[in-house]
Order: sequence, then structure tokens, then C-alpha cells
Amino acid sequence: MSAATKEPLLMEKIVSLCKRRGFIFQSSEIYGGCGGVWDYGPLGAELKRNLRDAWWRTMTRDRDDVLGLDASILMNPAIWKASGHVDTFADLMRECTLTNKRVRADHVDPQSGTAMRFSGAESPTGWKSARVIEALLKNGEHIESFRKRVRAFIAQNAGESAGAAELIVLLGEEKIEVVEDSVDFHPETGGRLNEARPFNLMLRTFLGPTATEADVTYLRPETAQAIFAQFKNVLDSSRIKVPFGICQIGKAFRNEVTPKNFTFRSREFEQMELEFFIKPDEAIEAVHGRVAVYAEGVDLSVPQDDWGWEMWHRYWVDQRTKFYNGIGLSTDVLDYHWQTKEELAHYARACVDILCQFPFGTEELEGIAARGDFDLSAHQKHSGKPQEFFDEPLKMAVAAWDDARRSAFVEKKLAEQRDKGAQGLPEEETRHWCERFFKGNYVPHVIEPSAGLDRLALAILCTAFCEEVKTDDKGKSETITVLRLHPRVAPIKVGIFPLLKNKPELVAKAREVHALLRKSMVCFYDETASIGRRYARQDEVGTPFGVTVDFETLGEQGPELQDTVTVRERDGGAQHRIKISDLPAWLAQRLA
RNA sequence: GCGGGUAUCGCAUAAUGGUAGUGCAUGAGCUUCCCAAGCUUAUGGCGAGGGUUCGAUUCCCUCUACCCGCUCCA
Repeated sequence: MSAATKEPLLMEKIVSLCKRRGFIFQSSEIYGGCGGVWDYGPLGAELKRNLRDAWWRTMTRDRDDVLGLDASILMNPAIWKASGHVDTFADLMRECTLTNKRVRADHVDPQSGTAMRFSGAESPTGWKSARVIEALLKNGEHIESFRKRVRAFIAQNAGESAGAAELIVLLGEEKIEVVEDSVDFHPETGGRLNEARPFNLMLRTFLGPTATEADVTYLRPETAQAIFAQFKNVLDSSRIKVPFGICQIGKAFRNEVTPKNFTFRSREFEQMELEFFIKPDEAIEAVHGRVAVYAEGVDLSVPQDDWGWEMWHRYWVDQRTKFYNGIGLSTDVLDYHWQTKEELAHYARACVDILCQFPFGTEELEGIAARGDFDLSAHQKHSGKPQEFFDEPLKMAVAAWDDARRSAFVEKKLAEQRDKGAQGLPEEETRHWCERFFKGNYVPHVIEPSAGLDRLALAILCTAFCEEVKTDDKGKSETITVLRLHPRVAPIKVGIFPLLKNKPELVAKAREVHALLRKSMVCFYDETASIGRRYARQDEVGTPFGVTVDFETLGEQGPELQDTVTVRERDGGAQHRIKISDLPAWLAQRLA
């Protein structure tokens, strides 16, 4: 992961452009806003739609092995129990008042020492804080090393304004009390913990007008769980076989602690997720005698029968990269982060983040995780409904095994699970898994490419944003703004202009051209201001082409140029003289 | 959630305890106008709520939103 140079000023310009030209507005602005949510204006709505459509086309319409789904946002809360979302965040949490670090209320180890209090702190930089600080001087700890620790945490919290930690002066130090086995201090930092309170990042709501506790459900925190919950229905209704995928685009909601960086981290956002179900490696090996192994430079373009989870994972990283390249995010603004063993969730085998360079840093656009059979198995267990796929070739292959080979297979599985320790399956479940496997049944594994649509829209805007200083003949220079959007995602494809608006013939002809083109693409007709200004307006919103109707179009320079128009390119400003009748095809070719 | 900062027409900015100004943008008009041209003209603003005051955009308090740094990010 490269540390991109942060450019807060650039971000401000982009935010300003987004508002000025109708891409993105603050939600509920006339009432003072609403934290962490944003609205898309006319051009933003088109941009987002183009991105959404491009994803949908690439992921399902252009493929034989991925099907679409459009599930509801509200679901049975049991889904969030099964997925682990409810439990993970239903805990009571306490925060350290010194560092704001959070701990589970029931996970605080008792400590002994002397509780100390400071009335505030100040620094030679002029920074001052009147916040009362309480922390535990642990038994045996030297008072100076204690003070040093407190200063370091204060400096960290205060940011740049407080300056160096060692220069901070602690004010009004006093001993409060000697404590024995207290659970009111953070086990690592020693800071006083505040009151315990529930911490849930899911948005709670009530399904049904009585709004009692029995009606509680949640706005989905991710779209993926609906795909798992409908896995069997899609499988049974679509005559499709593993490997195959189910994809979905939709809103998701999270009570983010800190929404930030414009639309990048919002509380309401749109996700584009694919769950691609694959055979377990054991099934590949049973049928094909081997599992293909990834090696640098191996061909990932066409899926093969002997691919296990690793190849499929690599395949999707490759596919997703090609998608981004195709809508204007070139390889030089993208980056990859392969999560380390420590970062991975316990059920995940691998996870790659595809990152993009934003003005505020290099941040995640998409995560592609190999999640094993964790999700479907969890739903199978919680719902009591089988989530298995019956694999005919597997059944045939295993039918040929003798008893010795079967028991060796079982022993090997048991050993694998034992090696995983607490994370491994109990012996009984492993034996059951093997039994089902021998009959050709298994819970498919899954590769999950999960992307944020709002993040993508922001990435597209940020990377397209371009300022140029232009100097005219008189030496007067000004800064012009161009959005170099890929024609495929640009909200407006072509601007149509009569050279002058006070000549009815020009206006009529331009309106004709507009009527012709709007049938196949988003157009913008503009007859006000000078022609240069109209070009500039379109440049600023990323319109790739401009069409100008002039006096030659009307035949003033003879029949040669009659019914031709000037087509002007946004990037480079090159002009072409094109027959009106050829325009739709000429433009369509360049917008594909 | 903590600390720091910001809030003035759509955008960018100025000044002020006493009728809030400018540039750009926007609307109307003139112009044979191909890269933000010129001229005329119009619309439009002190984030919300309290307090101090004869009078508050300005001073004080509270709230809200946004930005930066921590923190969080299934």
C-alpha cells in the first residue's frame, strides 16, 4: 500500500464542483444537514446509474454463470444472528477516557494501584486542555514513566496542535484513591473507563406498526446475507450448477462511528456484491485428480474445471481489475492489499483489497474475500434447512472409491480440523460432512467480490478531476476545470449547441439534432452564452463531445457542408466535420 | 466518542456592534460568437436556536453539519 500524498485542498475543490454542478449534495441541507448521508443531484444520479449499469452488465448479463438478485433491505433478524452481526456488536463497551480505546465491559482485568487525577494539560505551542484526566498509577510503576505515558496519550489525542509529547505540561496533579482489583481502568493504557453502554453499528428499526421489542429488525449492514439466504431458491429455480454466482446491487446501512471523507464513508451506501459459489477443493481433487495451483503469470482469463478456491480468487481479482480499467481507473491509480493472516477474519482464507488513490489517501474500493463455506454453513445450521449442492460427477467419482480410500479421506479431514484447534469442526460434524460428501453433497464455498458504488463514483470523480491553467492571446491566464471522465461513465454524452441563439434557423436545426441524438444517449442542449463558454461548461462536467450547428450547416458555404456539424472532443479540443445523418453511429462507436 | 478547526448569495471571498460588498456562476437582452469574449440588466446571502444590547452576521452559550488528527471500519 503506497502512502499517497494527501491533498485536502484538492478535495475541497472536488466537493465544491460536485455541489455547484449537481453531482452530490449534502442530505437535508436546508435543515442543517444529516450526519453521514449524501444525495446525488441530476448529474451524480446519471453517473451512478452508468457505473451501476456497467457493473451489472459485466457481472451478470455478459456472463453465463452469474445470476442477479434484488432482495429487500429489511429481513428476518435471525439472518443477522446467523451471520454474526448481532452478537459482534450487541456487547456492552466501555471507552478509555484517556485514549478513547474501546474494551468489552466484561473483558476488563482487575488492576491495583493509585488513581491519579490531572486538572488539565498545556503545551508551549499554546495548546491547552481543561479536560480532567484520570488514570491508574499501577503498583510498582515509577511516577515519571507514568507521567510520560499520560503525556504521550494526550499528545496522540490532541493531534498536531499540542506539539511534542515530552513538552506537554500536566496540570494540577493529585492522588485520588488507592484501588484494589478495580475494573474501572483500561488494562493497557491505565485510563479511567467511562460508563458501559451498548454498541451496535446496525441501524435498528421496527417492522410493524406496533413498534414493540418483538418487532425489532435491522436495516441490512451488507447486501451479501440476502444472497446467502436466497441461495437455495436461486439454485432450484435457475437450472444452474456450481460453480456459479449470484450478484446484487443495493443499499446497506451502518452506524459508522466516524463518517468521513465526503461520501467515502457514509452511513447509508450502495453496495455491489457477488457471491460466487465454487466446489470445495476436495470435490475438485476427487473428480479431476488434482487442484490447479496458482503461479505468477498463469492464464486467468478462462475458468478451468480443475480450479480450486485459490485460482477462483485470483480470477476474480483479475476480472475486477479489468472492470476498473475499462471505466477509466487505470492501473496506476489502483493498488492492492493482500490481508495478512492476522488481519483476516477467522473464517476467511484470503482477502484482497483493491484500493484507489484519493486526494485523502489510498483507500479501499473493493474487497475480494475467499470465505470458504462459512456463510452458507452458518445459515444451514441456524435455519435448519440444508444449503447443499448435489454434485453428480462427484458422486460418480467417489462411488469408485474403496473403503480404505474413504476412511483415509475421513482421517485426513479429521486431522485437518484438529490442527485448527478451537476453530475446527467437532469430530461428529466432520464425519457427517464426509458422509454427505461421499453421496455427492456439499455446501459450496464462496468467493466474494464486494464493492462500494458510492466509493466508486467518488473515485471516478477524483481521478477525472483536472485543473489546467490557460493563457489567452492577451496574456491573461485563468484556471479551467475539466472532468476527464471515461465516455462510458460520463453523465452527459454530448452537448448540442446552435452557434447563435438569435437566428431561428440555427436553433431549429440544433433542436433537430438534439431530437435525433437523445433517442440513443443522454444529451444536453444549450443555446446561452458564447460558444466557448458552453464548451467549458460541458468540460467541467465531463461531457466527452460537443456538437455545434453553424451557418455552414444551413448551407451558407454551399451544398458541400450543408447538414454537417462540428463535433468537438473534450480531451484535446480536436474538431471534426460530420454529417448529421452519420452522427449517431459516429458517437455511439466512441462511447462504447 | 475525544481533541482542534470551519460555517457570510449556487461557488469563492471582503468588511462591520448601526441598511452586508466584490468576483465567478445563474436568469433576461444585444452581438455571424468555434474554446470561460464584450456590453446592459436582474435574481440571490450572514448554518439553527437562545442570551447580552436601544440595536448582533459581528460578543457569549447551546445545537447541527463539514474538515483535520485520534478512534472505529463485520
